Amino acid sequence: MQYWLMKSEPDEFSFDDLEAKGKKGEMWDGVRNYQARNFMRDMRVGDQVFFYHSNTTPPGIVGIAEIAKMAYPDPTQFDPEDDHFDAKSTTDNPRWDVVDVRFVRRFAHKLPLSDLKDDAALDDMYLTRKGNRLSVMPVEKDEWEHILDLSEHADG
DNA sequence: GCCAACGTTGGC
DNA sequence: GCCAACGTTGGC
Repeated sequence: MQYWLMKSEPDEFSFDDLEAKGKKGEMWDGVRNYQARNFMRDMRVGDQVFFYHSNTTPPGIVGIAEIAKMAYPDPTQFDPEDDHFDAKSTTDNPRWDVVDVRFVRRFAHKLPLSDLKDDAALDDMYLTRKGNRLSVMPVEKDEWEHILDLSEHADG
């Protein structure tokens, strides 16, 4: 099993929205970055995911989700009406994939990005590296466990 | 609202 | 294949 972190702007799709979707979860559409897509193709059902809220005050991890369905073609890339339409993608050779993600549990408190940045044990995380803009990224097992530990002590 | 960082596009 | 221009992300 692997660990991941996925970012969402709560104005677009929040952790509350995911919880409301229940066991079936929700399709994680709209990823248009090759590196993020490649990570999604490595995801397996049951992999654990930190759910991160970006463009909020403060940004941070709000809880845990899990992969409910492996990668498959993103239907929004074929829809000319959709913001994520990609004219260069074909059904024969789709460029973009989605996975399904479902709610697992909420942290008692949001764990803010500043706490993660301040922690030397997390210096090598994708998330805390300067200039990182990936919306989907892997998390190492030791980082995962360290963050879980932090989440029990955060007061954000 | 600003801007640094980064990915993509397209002219050459 | 280089690289300038442009668009986007996302913290602050």
